[in-house]
Amino acid sequence: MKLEQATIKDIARELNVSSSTVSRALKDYPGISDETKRKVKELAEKMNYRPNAIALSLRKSRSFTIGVIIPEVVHFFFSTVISGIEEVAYSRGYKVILTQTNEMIAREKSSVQTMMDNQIDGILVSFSKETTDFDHFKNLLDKGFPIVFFDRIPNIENTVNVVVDDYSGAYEATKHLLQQGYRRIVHLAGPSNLKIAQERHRGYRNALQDHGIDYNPQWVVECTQGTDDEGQKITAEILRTFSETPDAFFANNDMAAVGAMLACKAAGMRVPEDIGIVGFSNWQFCSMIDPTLSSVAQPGFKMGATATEILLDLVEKKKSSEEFLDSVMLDTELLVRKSSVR
Amino acid sequence: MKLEQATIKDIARELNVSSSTVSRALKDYPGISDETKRKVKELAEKMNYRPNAIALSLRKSRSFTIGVIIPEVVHFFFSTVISGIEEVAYSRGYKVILTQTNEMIAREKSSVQTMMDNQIDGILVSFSKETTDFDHFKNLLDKGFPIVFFDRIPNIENTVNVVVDDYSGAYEATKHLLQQGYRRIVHLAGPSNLKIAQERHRGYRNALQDHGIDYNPQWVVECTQGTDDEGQKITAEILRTFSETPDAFFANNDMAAVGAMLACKAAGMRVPEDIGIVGFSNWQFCSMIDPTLSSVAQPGFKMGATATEILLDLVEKKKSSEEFLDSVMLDTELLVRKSSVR
DNA sequence: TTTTTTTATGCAGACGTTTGCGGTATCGAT
DNA sequence: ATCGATACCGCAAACGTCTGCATAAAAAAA
Repeated sequence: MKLEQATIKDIARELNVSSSTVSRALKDYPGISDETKRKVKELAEKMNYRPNAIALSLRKSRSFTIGVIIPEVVHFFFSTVISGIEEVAYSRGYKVILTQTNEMIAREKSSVQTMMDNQIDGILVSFSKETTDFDHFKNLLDKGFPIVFFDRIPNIENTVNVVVDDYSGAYEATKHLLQQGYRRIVHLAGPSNLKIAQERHRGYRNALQDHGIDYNPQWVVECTQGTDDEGQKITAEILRTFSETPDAFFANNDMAAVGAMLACKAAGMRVPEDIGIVGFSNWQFCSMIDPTLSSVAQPGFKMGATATEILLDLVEKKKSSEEFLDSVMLDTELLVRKSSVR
Repeated sequence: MKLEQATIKDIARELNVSSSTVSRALKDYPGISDETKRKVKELAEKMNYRPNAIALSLRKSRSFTIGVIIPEVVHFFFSTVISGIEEVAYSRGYKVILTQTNEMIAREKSSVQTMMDNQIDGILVSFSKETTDFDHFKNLLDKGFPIVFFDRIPNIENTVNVVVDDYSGAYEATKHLLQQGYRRIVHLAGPSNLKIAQERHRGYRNALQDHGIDYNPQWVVECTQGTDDEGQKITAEILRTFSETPDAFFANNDMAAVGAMLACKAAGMRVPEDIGIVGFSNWQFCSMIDPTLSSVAQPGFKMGATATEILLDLVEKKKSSEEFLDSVMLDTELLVRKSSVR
């Protein structure tokens, strides 16, 4: 698409000076007379001149663009993260190129490649559930390329990570259920290869133990999908087969929690009287369902914003990655609603 | 960031041939001996050569990138649209650069500019609520630059638009309420400068008239924000002040519908017995709240996918924009749930 | 052998910028 | 009059790729 945008050369030709002069005049370099500067700037304005970002990228080997790799766009938490990313990137003059992996490592790899081909300045990534081997990131990290991991972080050395405090979120949620008198708490867990799921699991477990309740691994059921359908099926199954009926569910995410709630209602149980339920992520619908769902809020926007600030500081070498090698951890907040208060 | 990626020049030097030869060999141009091609390709493979997309963009005046301008990322409908866009773009070898305007026209304009500076191949836009003047798009359209509008479409000539059939969605929703015996139906409308809001309003109005009910403009209340809070406040106000109490709400969006539902419950009314409610967009929570909320489903993913297919066909000149000047309209579907069935 | 054709490659310039290094006036000082 | 300074400005190369044109060598035709 040729849009015949005015270039520095056009201005130079018109004014009978060289492109170097125009370039310098536009940027107020020393050694250009005020008169020339004035004329150049006037004409540039008049011709609606805008620097060609592509040419700049080629020249400078950088693009003022960051890449975002995310499992799924249609996910409340991630969409808030994206929003935070976009906000900070925009305000600092960067563009955002976005890809979703749909949880497939093949797409993750090819996206990284494409981004590198485009001289991207840095990337923000929350990897796919399939990703267990991190060579495609390790390569870049070794060369000092700026990468910030958020939410889902890898198990390798020297990475810069931004996470929410999943552990204490889960701990608080479980503690809250215990304080409300629930004793037989099932944990609907996430995929066990994800650190966030591990942390939440650990929070659940420690809270139980700290309150003198035996931890029973059979009461931890993995929900790999994290959909309400899955949560519903699994919960129904649990209610049908467990010899001892649970009196509470702490779910790895809100969708699963809703599924559990629906299954419990369908089984004729009352929430919160018979069953307490707490979810994770604080999706918008938590305050809209009946009973309203208690949930652990993750600061998605803040996570996106923080990760981006850090990434751009690395890109611009305002800071070095050593300063961030301990994961940056953002506070979670347990929002107690009706589903867990009897 | 210098990542010393191998370039065509490196290959050329190593093999003692010119860069032209390497370039041609890699692309199987005629006039290169099989022997040379083999050697070039082998070395390219070995050196992990990847063409520099930026250099290509500069050379070809195009970037294999499309821009997406959207009011808000954190919005269920838009996130599904983005997903559809990303999916199609990826499969056709394009990158997506994303910006949200937060409903501000200033950001919309600056984003368009930035994208143009980056030799973007085309843009997909759903403009902000503030946007009433379309010069920043008109300019580009006049030069034949590919733009596809989706969801929110402008009131100017010769644009390519992808919309959902808001009119019949609203018509069906209203008809459904009437068939259920509701008679005093309030419409919680959207911002009247948005065509989608106008269309939904028109569907509501025509359905009433076709069923012999007088249309009363006072029963149409504008919700500019489209949040549940706003819906709740406005509904409470309506219940308090209207001399004749409504028996149903048809809302321009689900958030407002939920607000209405909460306000009605708070006022001691039963849904659906005393009040029928239908929303618009079919957010995920519709099936999770109590009672489940009837809503008009918009095919967001499909809209994103369709708009992108069309845009890329324009970019690649497989089709001309004349072929799409009538808006492409995607079907909506009324999903009847409990909130509107007595 | 000479000429023509074919085959295989290289040169150079372009895309739009930036920037190190020189170059040419101009001017004041010697 | 000569010499340095100083102030302005241009040349050219570079970023990595593509491509029209020329060219050289080899093969085929005369």
